[in-house]
Amino acid sequence: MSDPETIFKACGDATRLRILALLQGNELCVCEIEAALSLSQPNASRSLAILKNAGIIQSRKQAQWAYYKISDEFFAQYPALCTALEKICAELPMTKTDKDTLKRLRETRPCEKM
Amino acid sequence: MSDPETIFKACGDATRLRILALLQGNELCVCEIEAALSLSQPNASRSLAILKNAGIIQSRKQAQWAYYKISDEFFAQYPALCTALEKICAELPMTKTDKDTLKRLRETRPCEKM
DNA sequence: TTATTATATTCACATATTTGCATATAATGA
DNA sequence: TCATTATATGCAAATATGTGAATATAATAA
Repeated sequence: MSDPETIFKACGDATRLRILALLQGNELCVCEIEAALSLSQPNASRSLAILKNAGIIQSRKQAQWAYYKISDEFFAQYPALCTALEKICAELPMTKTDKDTLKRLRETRPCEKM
Repeated sequence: MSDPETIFKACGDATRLRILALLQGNELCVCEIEAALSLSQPNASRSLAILKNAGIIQSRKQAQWAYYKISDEFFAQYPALCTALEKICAELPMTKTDKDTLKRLRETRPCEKM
C-alpha cells in the first residue's frame, strides 16, 4: 500500500478517475474498461498500472484476462478516503454515460468471454 | 471550487500535504508555514496558491499578512473527502514534528505579529 | 507447431510540474 | 518621502507525466 501522496497523485487524472468510477462495485477486465471509455489498449493498461501501484486497485489474472477491482487493502487502510472517493466518482459528469456504455458493451461482447 | 481531478492533483505532493496537515484546525500566515516547514518563501507562497486554486484552502489578507485555512466551501462541497483528508494528514509521518516546530516558532516570533 | 487474443512494456515526444533565483507588489512605519 | 516586511509572480532549467506507436509477453485454440 502506498503513501497518501502517491494515492492522491494517482487520483489526480481525469482518465483514472473515470476508471475508478467504473470499478466502483465492479470487477472488470482491461478490454471492458478500454472499450467503455474509448481508451487505447496501452493507455488503459498503463492507467490501471498506476492505480494498482498506488494500492487503490488490485488485480487477478484468469486465463488471458486481467481483472481489476477496488483494493480490499485500500479500503482497510484508508476507509474514509475510499468512501469519499466512491461518492466523488458517482458524481463525476462522465460517470453516468460511461456506466451506460459499459452496460451496452456487455450485451455486444467486446471481448471473448463477455 | 475545482473539480476532483484538480483537488486530488493538489493533494498529490508531499509539501502540500504537510501544509494541509498544519492547517487542520489552524489559520496560519505564509511566514509561519514557511518557517515551520523550512520552505523558501516563493515555494510556500506557490504551494498555498495551488491549494487555494483547487479550492481546498481559502485566504484573507490582514495588514501585510495573508492568512490561510481549510476552505469552508471545500468542507461544504466535499465533506467526506475533507474529513478523510484530515485523518490522513493527522497520520502523516512528518505531522507530529511539524506541529511541534510550529509550536516552538510561535514562542520565538518568526514574524512580527507572532 | 502457428495463429489469435489479451495484456504489458518500451521508446520517443509533447506537455506539465517543480523549484531556485530574481523581481514585483503591497502594507507598514520611520 | 524611503526603508522594511510580507507576499506574490516571472523566468528559466530540471524533472516528471501522459500518450501514441510499436513491440513483447502470456494464455489459449486450432
